[in-house]
Amino acid sequence: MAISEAEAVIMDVLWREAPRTAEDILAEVGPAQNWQEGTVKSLLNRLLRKKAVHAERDGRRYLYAPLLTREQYVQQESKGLLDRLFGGRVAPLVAHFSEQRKLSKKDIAELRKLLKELDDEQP
Amino acid sequence: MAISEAEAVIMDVLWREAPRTAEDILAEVGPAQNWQEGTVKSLLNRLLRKKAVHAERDGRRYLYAPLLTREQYVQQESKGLLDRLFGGRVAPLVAHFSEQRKLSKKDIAELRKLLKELDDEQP
DNA sequence: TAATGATGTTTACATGCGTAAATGCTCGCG
DNA sequence: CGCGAGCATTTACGCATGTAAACATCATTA
Repeated sequence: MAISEAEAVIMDVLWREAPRTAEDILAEVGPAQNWQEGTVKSLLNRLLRKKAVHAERDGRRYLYAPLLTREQYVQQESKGLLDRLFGGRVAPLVAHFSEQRKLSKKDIAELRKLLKELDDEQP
Repeated sequence: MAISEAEAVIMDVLWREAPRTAEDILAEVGPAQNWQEGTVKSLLNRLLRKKAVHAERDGRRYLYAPLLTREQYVQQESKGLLDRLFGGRVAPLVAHFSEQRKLSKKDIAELRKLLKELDDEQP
């Protein structure tokens, strides 16, 4: 089962720092997201069921930590999109953003650097 | 309201060629997707409600054509992912695929070409 | 010890999605 | 003219999601 968008918000908090209590998570995510305590608890439980996080008892509360890594998640998500929209190839995706003028100077510079590194890697 | 994945399959058919009848669409998509007639009709109706396609009567049947363009759709989808996963910036995304060794020779060549074109464009 | 507060667990409910069956409408044929 | 074939529209149903209220549990304190 896939991680939903709301669930991913919780994961994000845990990826930034873990383990964390539900209270911590609520504090960090509640205001921005306008979520109540119950909402966060529910999401945590669904993530537990999906084996995406692990909970360890710590006295009266639980400490939650991610099981699914951010890398894994990003991998799944971006591969899905890439396959669906760009035939699984990266260049067309970048071309798309390029056409939309969505490449910043910084992006371009970094891309250039990246390509150079690839050059050096396998001469 | 967003276009769902199943709906996007229908859009894909219409983007390839339009206008088309429901029958055409079923013929093209049914076998691969294992969808019945009713399924395609439902999806078409949801797309109508979402104003993503337009239907024009043609005798006893309808001809369906996309209103939402593929460009618009790709734009929405990829921007969503980019924002959620890579802080809205393209370079980190490419770096991600690079780390995963998901850049083909061809990708690299095309990226290089793309960057060169950007160079020439604004000297 | 009984009430209170802190936590977690269960249940709920509206909405959207995937999938399709049931129903409705209309045109041409017998 | 009434009927069936061909389409479209409505309704259905189970499951995921977003959001949260209700309920359960247990330690602490009055």
